[in-house]
Amino acid sequence: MRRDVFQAIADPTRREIISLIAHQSLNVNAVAGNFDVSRTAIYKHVKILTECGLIVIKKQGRERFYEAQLEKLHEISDWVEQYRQFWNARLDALENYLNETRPREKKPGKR
Amino acid sequence: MRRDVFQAIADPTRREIISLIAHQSLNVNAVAGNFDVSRTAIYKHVKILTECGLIVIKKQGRERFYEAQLEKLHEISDWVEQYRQFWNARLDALENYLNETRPREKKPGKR
DNA sequence: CTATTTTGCAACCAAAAGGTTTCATTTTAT
DNA sequence: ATAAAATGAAACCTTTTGGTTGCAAAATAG
Repeated sequence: MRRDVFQAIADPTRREIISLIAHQSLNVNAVAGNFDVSRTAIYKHVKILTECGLIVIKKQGRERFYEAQLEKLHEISDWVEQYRQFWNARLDALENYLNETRPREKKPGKR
Repeated sequence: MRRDVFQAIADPTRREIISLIAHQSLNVNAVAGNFDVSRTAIYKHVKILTECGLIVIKKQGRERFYEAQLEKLHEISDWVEQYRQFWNARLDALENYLNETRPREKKPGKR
């Protein structure tokens, strides 16, 4: 089964889980309390998140605390950033176009 | 059907399509030539990419050229960046730990 | 005009995804 | 020693995903 970070964060529930445990470690029931799906459904989402390294599980007695470990997000960041020049280029082109078609508005000063 | 950028870039084929047309506009057949799936399969991937705004289609005679429009990637960037502090914090903690446990290596200077 | 290209899309299919209920196991609390 | 709590995972179900073949329509080439 495909288990990469891109696929892991594609699901909105998993993104919410990340946002929950980023601030404090929680166990399954605590996480599940924030959603209207079953504990098992959350358990499976968390399994996917651990399998791709975004979460680690800390055992404490009969409880398992989920702890965010978000370094792997750099894969996403790196991928997106390689394209930043492309979308900036488009925005620059738009800006130039506007400057050329309305050349007499020299500055955004008071009207 | 869910049609957000997160889901769009989750598929590796779609990420490859983006990387292909980021550099030059191509039509379906040209794109499909780079993969071992059918033209229709690519057509459907591109449909998803246009539906979420990452690609625009320029009509030219009987051909349709796919053009990358990657501004929407900022949604991904924004989401990831909000967590950068978390993973940096962890890396900093690791660094501090190493510095504390090996305090006599004052500087990385010549040995 | 007719043949060829290029595209759009319906119909269909297998596998993956996301969810549920159910039950066993491990720990803790009384 | 029991009851309760927390978790792991199997079995099952429905919808979505990613892919296919086949065919019709639009535009171009000869």
